Amino acid sequence: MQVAPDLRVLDELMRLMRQLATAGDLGPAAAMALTRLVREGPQRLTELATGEGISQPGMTQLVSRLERDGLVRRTTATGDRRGVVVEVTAAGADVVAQRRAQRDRAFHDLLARLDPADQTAIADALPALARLVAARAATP
Amino acid sequence: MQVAPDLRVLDELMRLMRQLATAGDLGPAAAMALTRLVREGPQRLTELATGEGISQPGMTQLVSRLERDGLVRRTTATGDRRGVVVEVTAAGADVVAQRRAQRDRAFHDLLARLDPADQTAIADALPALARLVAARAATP
DNA sequence: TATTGTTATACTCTATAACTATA
DNA sequence: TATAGTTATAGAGTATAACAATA
Repeated sequence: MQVAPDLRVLDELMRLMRQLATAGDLGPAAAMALTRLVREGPQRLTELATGEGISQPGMTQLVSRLERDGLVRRTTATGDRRGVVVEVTAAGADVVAQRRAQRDRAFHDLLARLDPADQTAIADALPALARLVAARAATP
Repeated sequence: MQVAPDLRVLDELMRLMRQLATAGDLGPAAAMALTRLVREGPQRLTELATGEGISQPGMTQLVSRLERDGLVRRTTATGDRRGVVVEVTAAGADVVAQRRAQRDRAFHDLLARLDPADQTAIADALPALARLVAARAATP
């Protein structure tokens, strides 16, 4: 069995990740939801709330703010007039692309300052972390 | 030069980390500040605000909420009666210890479900990530 | 009756501007 | 005058409870 790793570094990493992308002046919740809509395409409001792990009323308000800022659009679901489908606008997609470029560039610049061994260690860990996250999703 | 790693996994990792510790029913900002006070000891309100990367008024309010909940205590700085020193109470230290134990246990359980190679990759990346975060702090 | 979404209300978290007390 | 902190105000982000519309 391995020694328990010191996870405090992950707190600092989270703070760092939040600061690397600033385009569109989005808060973390807005950025995450918008990114999901770009990645997964238009979807029901409830589906989006579940995916982001927030309540349905919380998502109603988040979508309202995004809509007010012109980043998403609400449409009525075909076949069920209760349903709301949320989709990204061109402006929204643009903001996501800019933020992703900002973050990739900033992260790359930080990586470049490390030893090659550290760079490799981090690159190798990302797929493993993806499987860790997936393991969590598999057992809610 | 390395290929740009896919950083989207770090978004999911952040969401995961927030959910692993629930003791004391603290929000993220309260948990981070309290943890810093345990790790670094009593300190000036301004110092705490700078360390956490939030404004002085923001920290005044955060400390007020923590004080209301009995997790920290305000004292007057010796030698400068304008200054406020914030320190953790026994209850506050207890909550931090419980949260850390919760998170370590949950993370360990998730790790245990991965291949040994993935476990090693993650353990090896943590010190490298610590240096990445330090590189950021070195150039504000 | 059950599902989808919104509205109402409250709390955390954060910022900027204006203020108070001390140095 | 400059520094340390607080108060006032506003907005994002989140929750639960109550409601409306549709299925």
